[in-house]
Amino acid sequence: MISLKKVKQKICPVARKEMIVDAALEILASQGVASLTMDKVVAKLPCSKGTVYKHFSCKEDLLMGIGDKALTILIALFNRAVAFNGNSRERALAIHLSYLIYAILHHDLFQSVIAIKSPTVYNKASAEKLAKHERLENKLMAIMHKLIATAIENKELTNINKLNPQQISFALWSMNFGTIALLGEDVMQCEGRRGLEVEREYFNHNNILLDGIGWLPLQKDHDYRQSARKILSQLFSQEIALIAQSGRVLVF
Amino acid sequence: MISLKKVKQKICPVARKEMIVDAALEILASQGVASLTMDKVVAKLPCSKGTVYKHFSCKEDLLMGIGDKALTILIALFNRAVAFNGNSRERALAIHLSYLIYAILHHDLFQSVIAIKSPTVYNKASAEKLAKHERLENKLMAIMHKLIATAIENKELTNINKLNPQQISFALWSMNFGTIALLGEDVMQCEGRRGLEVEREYFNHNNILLDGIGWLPLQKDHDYRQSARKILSQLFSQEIALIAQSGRVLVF
DNA sequence: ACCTGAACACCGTTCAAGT
DNA sequence: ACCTGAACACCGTTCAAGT
Repeated sequence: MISLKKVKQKICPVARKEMIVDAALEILASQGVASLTMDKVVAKLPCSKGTVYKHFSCKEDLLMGIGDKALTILIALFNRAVAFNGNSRERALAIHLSYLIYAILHHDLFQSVIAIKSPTVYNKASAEKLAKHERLENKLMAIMHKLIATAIENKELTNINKLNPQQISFALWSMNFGTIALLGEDVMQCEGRRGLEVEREYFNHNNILLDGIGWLPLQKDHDYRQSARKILSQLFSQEIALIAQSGRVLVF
Repeated sequence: MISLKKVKQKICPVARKEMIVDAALEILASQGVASLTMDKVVAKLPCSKGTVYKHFSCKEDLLMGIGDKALTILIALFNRAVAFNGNSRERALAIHLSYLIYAILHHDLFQSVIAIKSPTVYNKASAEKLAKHERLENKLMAIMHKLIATAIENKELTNINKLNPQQISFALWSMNFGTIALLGEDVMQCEGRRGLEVEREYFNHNNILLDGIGWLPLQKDHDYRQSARKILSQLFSQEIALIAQSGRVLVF
């Protein structure tokens, strides 16, 4: 019998680590988080299971690697968004729109970051990978914290509840995350959700919440629908085009 | 060799179905959703795998059965909450507090309902079980819809955004769900979340949001902290005692 | 030293064999 | 007709054997 064994070959470890994450990402994108299998990852790779396990101590560790990639993409979007040329509330809206775009365009990555938050995953992953993920998450949140702190200083955010920037940032994140998690495409769409479109409700929730914390100008004094259109065309035309390719149009 | 085969025995199918769900529930409570295994369920049961599969076509179907139990508990809590003797915004607060209590007291059930919303589960479960689950979810949401519709009629909810009751109900649900999902006990608690307590932020978010949709009286005109205390002592003293048993105190 | 893949334990699901 | 549990396919993880 002819041996079909793969020939041993040394590759730069950093490059290989990236190859492994990329292979996992392909499976994630085409089959979803639940179908992500070490067997399938290895099948896409020019190396063996043992080698994959040298880079990632377990499946959960690999998921952390994917989550890091997700956060890196999101950080780039947030940074682009926060630079929008408008008032501070419009910049907050820009960040939120970038989060929605990310959730639609990379819904597999969005799912992977959710998965990471569950004990089954974070209890198994290595301390090193967990620390790295936390660093990235902090970097992401810092963008929002800074915008909020500045807005409070400039009296654009009246903050009637006297919450600190971290608390306000969390209120916004909870709302946005919850909306996408309950109305997103990967969620069971039962009768109770009929008539609700994630992008429209997301926009509504954003207005309600920013009014609720007293972020000026309030809805009644500003046309945020127009701001949203401006943000999308000025900052995210490329992403909107990609979303449009799947036959979907973002309307507010 | 002595045969250790279980002796065949007929049992009322309805009772057995409940026994199976209860066995699954025990595992869920002690080991979490991810550790729920058909093997473990069968081990707790006086019947075989084949019989379990006669009642539930697959693991996901069984999860739907658990989810139904979860919704039934939640519906009972909502009904108790909405009967609170106070203004309509206080009744909304009561419902939200009951949701938080449910998430803390039955966090395993909370997790199971989340799991059901993912495609891996709802795509595999039987149509019959899905329909039943949807019916229960509608029953749950109807409680909130009705309260909102009445509040709008009575001009207690000024609804400056002109959203329909379903949309408002979804805004509230998104916020509450998102807050628990991001700050709950089963979530990775990294540095960015330090200093945030789910019950305190949950209460803050609730106030911000209800102010945002103009549900009267606004925070500045009413002490909702006192309302919360009244609601908990009048309606949920039993649940609060159970939570206290695990060394936890709900403070607002 | 580094890499491979057979082997093991575990899990969901099926179905031939029992009563 | 109803129930059982061995058997199968699949998956995460390990490690003895190869180079």
